[in-house]
Order: sequence, then C-alpha cells, then structure tokens
Amino acid sequence: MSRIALVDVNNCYVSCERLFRPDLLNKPVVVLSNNDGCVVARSAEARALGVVMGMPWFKLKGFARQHSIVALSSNYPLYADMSNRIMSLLSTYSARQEVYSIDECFLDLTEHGHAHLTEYAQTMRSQIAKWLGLPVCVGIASTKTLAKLANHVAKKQPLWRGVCDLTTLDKSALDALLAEIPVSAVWGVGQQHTQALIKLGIVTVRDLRDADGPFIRKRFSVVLERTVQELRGVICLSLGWDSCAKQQIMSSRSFGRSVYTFADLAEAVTVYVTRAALKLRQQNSLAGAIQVQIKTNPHQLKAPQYNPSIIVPLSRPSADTLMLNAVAVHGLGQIFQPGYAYVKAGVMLLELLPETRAPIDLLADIEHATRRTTLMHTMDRINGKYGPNAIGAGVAGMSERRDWMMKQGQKTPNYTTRWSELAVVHAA
DNA sequence: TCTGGGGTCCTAGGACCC
DNA sequence: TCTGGGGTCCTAGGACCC
Repeated sequence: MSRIALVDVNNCYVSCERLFRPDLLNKPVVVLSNNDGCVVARSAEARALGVVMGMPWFKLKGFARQHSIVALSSNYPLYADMSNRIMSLLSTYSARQEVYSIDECFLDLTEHGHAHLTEYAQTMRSQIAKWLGLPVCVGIASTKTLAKLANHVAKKQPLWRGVCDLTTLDKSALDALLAEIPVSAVWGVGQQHTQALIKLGIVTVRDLRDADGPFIRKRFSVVLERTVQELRGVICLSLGWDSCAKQQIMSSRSFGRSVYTFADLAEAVTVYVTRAALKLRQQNSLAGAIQVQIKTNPHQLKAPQYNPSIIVPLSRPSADTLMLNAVAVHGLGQIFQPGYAYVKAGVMLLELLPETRAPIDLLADIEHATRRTTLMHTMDRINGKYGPNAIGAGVAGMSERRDWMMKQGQKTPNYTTRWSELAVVHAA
C-alpha cells in the first residue's frame, strides 16, 4: 500500500510575518489580499474572534480596531522566498515531491517503510521549526485525498501533536473518526457540492465514502466519484512530482482607484503582459494566443457594468514581451469602451507550448528573431538584478505616474529578498 | 423531392483548489 | 468610499465534416 504525506504550513502568511515580527506572536493577526481587499490568512487568535476567510477589510476594520487585530498587506516576495526554502528542505525527505501550492506539498513515503512514519514526520516538523521557524502539520494516508483529510485532522485535533497517520487506525477507529468530520472538509467538496450532498443525507466524510459511486457520478461528476474512490483508498490522483509547465499564465490586478481612459488601461495591460511574459520565459514556453480582459465593479450594482474580454491569436508563438504587448494593446483597443469605471484588468497567455517545439518559420528573419531573444534575456537579467521594473516596454510608464496601482497600506518589508530591506539586528 | 447519424474539435462556463 | 489573484479539470452544446 502506498503512503502519501501532505505537509502544510499552519496559517502560512501570518506565520511568515511573525518570523520578523515576534511581537505579533499570540496576538490576533490577519493578512489582506492585494489592494488590501479582504482577509486571506488569519492567526488562530483572529479565528477565535470570529474573523472569517474572505471577509472584506472595510467591513472588518471597526471590529479589528476594537479587538486590537493587527492587519497586514500581503508580502508575496517574503512568502514565496520562505516557501522555496521549506520546499527544498522537504525535498530531502522523499525522492518524490509534488509542490501543490505556496504552502503545501505531497511527499511519497511509500519506499520509506511503514513502521516509523509518525516519528519521521515529527522529525520534519522539528527541523522546519528549528531551521525556518515555521509551524507545519503532516497528514499521512494511502491516497492524496485521504492525506489531505489526515492533515485536516492533525490541525484540528491537538492529541495528534501535528502528525496524523490514518493508516495506523483500525477499521472501527477510522469509521468513527470519519463519522465526526463534516463532508465539507473533503478536498474537492466545495460549497455547492456540500449543500447538494447534505440534501441527499450525505453529511459526514464517512457517508460520502460509503455513497454509491455510479450514483455520485450521475448526480455530480466523474470528479466527485474519484473523490469517493480516493476516500476508500483507491488511488485516482497520482502524484505529479515533476514541476510541469503551466498550461496558461495569468496576470491581473484590481486597481487602487477606478480607471476611465484607454491610456491608463493600456499602461496596466503592459505591466501585466510584462509580468506574464517573464513567467512564460522562466518555464521556457511560448504563447500562441493572449487574452485581455477589463472589468467594471461587480459590487457596484447600480453602476453600468461592462466586462468584455478578447482572445487574440499570435501570428506565430512567441515569448517576446514587446510582441505580446503590441498584440494585447491592440486587443484592448477592440474591447475598450469609454464611459465606464474600470476596476480591474488582466491578461492571460494561452496555447502554451515548449520553446523546443516552436514551429519553424521559413520566412522569418532569423537574425532579427535571435536579437530579440537576446534582448529578452538581457531584460530579464537586468530586472533580476535591479528590481522587476528596472526596464520594460515603453507603454508601461514610470512608477510615479502609475497612480492606479494597488493599495498596500500595511506592507511589511521584503526582509529576505531585498538588500535594502533586510532585517537589522541591534546589539543590546 | 425526400432524408441520418456518428465523430471531432472548439468554446464558454462551472465547479473546485489555495 | 473600500470586496484578491492564480490555477486545474470537466461538461454541454454548437459548428463542421463525412
């Protein structure tokens, strides 16, 4: 039988912030989404006060002041850097690792032998705590879905001391445990499914595990039927341990204020294309098409709404920022209408293919293409060294003009990724 | 004049995840 | 006044072909 572990950082963003702000330990802390929009992470203390994930910050503000909740803007460079460190440390614990998100990964421990997995996982926890100062929980089981569930149990039930290995339970103990957990805790069961399942009398994880597979498939989908199988210990989701290339790359942001003009939107689109194209080159891919979208504020019910998008194919696949940008801005021109208050724009790179599989264009000017590729690499190197906006496409504008950029009122410094913002130790 | 069915490809949209 | 940003996979339905 296989053994899969799911390792997950507790309250990841809050824990990262606390590393450099030990004064925040034991205090209610929340981290806000881009634009300081809503809550995306909360400490145990904030959760205990009733702060819900996704709560808009403007609604929470008064309550937060009353209860001395500390709110921070999200600091993704810091979280990404800590994530890289933790993932590389965890990779030493298994030959097979699937990095599933910024704060969690699966490890295949099948080859490790079954006897001492709990101790092995405890070793991981203490090494991560000691080297990086971050708290993690570990769930172990025979499938990914069960490992996610085990992780949930490890977090919720203190008696497991941060590591829950479901394979150590006998059948009746496992049945009893699964009968305590609401079906909504299962990976792949969201709000819609939860409500529909409850109506059918499927309320606990145990109910779902024991539900009729073909019925679930018919009433819901093959996806949920796979989940049922996985809960029974049948592997349907295999471990993807190669960091495979993304199939689409997106870059979008809400603005700090409403935007009305084509010029401002074009400037934003150029910034997003620049960011997306960099990611594209980093995974050595080319894009065959680019989608541009702009949006008005959906929460502003009385204001006129306009949320167009357009997909523009490229004449030939490319990773050239300037080329992609020209196409994107042209696409923007097709959908832009004056007279609306736009609050968000985004671009998506589509039809990605590996650089190596680029079609050969007999009519292309090889010398020109090579120069452009060199230009892109040079640009990436300069931006890598001097900051992401050191040089870019012409329309991107200078930062002082970009007053539409997102609001980040409470951002902590880039403690680990910028020399100028390193934490400083003061001698007593 | 009458008339069919199977297959593929693409797209939009929905559900889910963190 | 102020409500995130990335992703994945699947399905249904239409267009088109033979």
